[in-house]
Amino acid sequence: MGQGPTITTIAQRAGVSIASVSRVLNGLPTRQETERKVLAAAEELGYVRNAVARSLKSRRTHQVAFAMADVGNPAYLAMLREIQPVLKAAGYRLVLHSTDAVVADEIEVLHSLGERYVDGLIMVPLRVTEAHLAMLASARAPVVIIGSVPEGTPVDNVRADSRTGVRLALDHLHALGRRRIGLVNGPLDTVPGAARGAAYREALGALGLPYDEELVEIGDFYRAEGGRAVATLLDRVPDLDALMCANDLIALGALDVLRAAGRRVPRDVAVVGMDDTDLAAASWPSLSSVSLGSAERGRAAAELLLDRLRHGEREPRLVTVPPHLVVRASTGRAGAEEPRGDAP
Amino acid sequence: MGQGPTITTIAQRAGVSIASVSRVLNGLPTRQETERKVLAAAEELGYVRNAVARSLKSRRTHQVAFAMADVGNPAYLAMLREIQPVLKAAGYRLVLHSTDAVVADEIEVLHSLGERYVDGLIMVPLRVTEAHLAMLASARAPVVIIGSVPEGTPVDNVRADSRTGVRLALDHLHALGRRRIGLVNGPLDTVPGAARGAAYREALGALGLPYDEELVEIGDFYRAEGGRAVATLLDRVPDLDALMCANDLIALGALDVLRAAGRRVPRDVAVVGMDDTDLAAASWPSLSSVSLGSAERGRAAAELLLDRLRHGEREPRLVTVPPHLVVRASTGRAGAEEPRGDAP
DNA sequence: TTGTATGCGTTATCAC
DNA sequence: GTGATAACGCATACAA
Repeated sequence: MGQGPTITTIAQRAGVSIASVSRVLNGLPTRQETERKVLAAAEELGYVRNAVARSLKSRRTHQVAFAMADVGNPAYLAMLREIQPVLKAAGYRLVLHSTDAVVADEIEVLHSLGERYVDGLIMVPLRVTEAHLAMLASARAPVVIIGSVPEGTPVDNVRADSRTGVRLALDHLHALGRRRIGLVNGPLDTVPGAARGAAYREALGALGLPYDEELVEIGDFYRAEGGRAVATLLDRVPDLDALMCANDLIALGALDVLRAAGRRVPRDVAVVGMDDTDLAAASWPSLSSVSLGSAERGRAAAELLLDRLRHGEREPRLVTVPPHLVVRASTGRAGAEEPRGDAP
Repeated sequence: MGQGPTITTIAQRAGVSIASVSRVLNGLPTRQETERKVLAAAEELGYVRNAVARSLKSRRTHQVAFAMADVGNPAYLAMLREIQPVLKAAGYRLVLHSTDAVVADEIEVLHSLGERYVDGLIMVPLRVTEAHLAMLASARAPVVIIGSVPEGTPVDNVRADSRTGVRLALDHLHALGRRRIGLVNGPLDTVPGAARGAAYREALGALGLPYDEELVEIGDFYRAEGGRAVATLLDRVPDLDALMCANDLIALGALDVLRAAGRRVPRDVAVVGMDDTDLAAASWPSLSSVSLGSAERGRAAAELLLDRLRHGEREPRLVTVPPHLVVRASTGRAGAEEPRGDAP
């Protein structure tokens, strides 16, 4: 774990100048003999290029940051799984930032772009505040936002279409004959929370169903709190016959609570989740879920960023990924699920 | 997205030397007046310290790498979730490497330590080859290995105790009266595969049960292939009454296949997974699983690395995290699980 | 083709 | 306390 050889070390060993060493190492034209000596010396010394010095000179770090609220959330994880190989293939390392949904942390990540330790950033902000927009306007490196930013913001933008997504779910529930469809949402001041809340209201309207405040309950985006929200909702609206949950974790919480309350799924209450994570397929009953294309969004974001890094300035782009509904047992397609356990 | 101000820019603006700027920025003693001018100029210009130049000078990047086979694997994810905040709190960024279980990629990661873009590395190798050991012996930065390395390898080492873990599971199954206990394992040339295979054999011996080759089937560590392995095993050993699976994904595959085969879980076949991931709690029947302490191992690894980064050279340390068994419905504690769905 | 010298942005060591 | 100036390791314009 010593100091490690530099091009100076090699130059001495090979009896040439550091310039020649650098040239050989970069494949620039050199005499055979020089090349041989340099490569031999480099090999003997176990030379490895210093990425930091190289970055300082070249002004490129070959690193890209990915910032999201929480690595534990399967939706972000799905993005990460797509982003990582795309960047790796292009020769970029991935720096991971977990902001714990703290706005100040997100701002700090944007600010830190000024430190130039990455060439670009992919961010999934939970909220987009004025502070975000101000930082984005003066960002010191290319940024791709997964989420929605106002038109004119100078960043590439990848959006889900949760409006259509919620619509798909509600159409499905309506077609199954459900009329008292509750919404279990996350905080309304988050991007997904606001979008899903508005979409729910709109989709009800399109179906000719009344919007009833009582049917909406707000918690956060996690299983335990989601379950609590469902419990509250069940107390208030006993004749509920379906639940639209703002993500799969909330939906799992809903299954917990419905079971505890003796409500059968889907016979008494049909449940739809959102994000179509791995958990949806593993749960019982398996969970119908609206896929918002997390993986596709991740890939699109990575590709937009790489394009920007390769081609420099250009007009900001907007990519919208279409959603689709994955129907499983929790909305009760007959025969969709066989019994798997033999618990009483 | 322009060039961005440097200390030189600030020095000009404030009418002082770059040395003074640097001093102020680093909190070294300066005259009030100088400090004021410098800070004012820095503020106006929106100065942010260049991390690359700083790293070149200081020989510290404040970055740490975490390398594992696959971000999608919940066990690695559990480690990541613990490692990330520990590093963040200590002022380190996290660089993520996904090696797809390719040995050459792991070696490459070790090699790349020579580039000095990180101060240290936490790695979860799937196999530990001679090449690994050679690279570890000459690693250019502190390394913590999660897994097992031979004594004398100059790295900190965090181990799970899968031997005890498998023993816990088999004791449990034995206590439930199961005697034909199959093993569904991953490749034997991987660290976990080899360890779990040996532990299974040993635990059977301790219970006075014969080791029967027919009861062992090898696949990989994923759900689909795990299911296929189980199918093969069921064909070969129809009177099987329990399955020890080398991880939760395999166990989920087992549940799939058992259901399709009309075997009830746990009545006909009890199933135990390993790693105790989120999926275990979400599945149906919920999955009994041996926790090997992924989260604890992640945290221990991060803390070992930080300690090493802070205190420099010292004797390599070994930390072993004890396992525990989480009993759920798939091993049929009566009443452990209520019916949650109403599928036929 | 090769070597010398300069700069990338900081920090740190000197004299003053 | 402050200002020149020298590294850190590499790439490159320019001179030889």
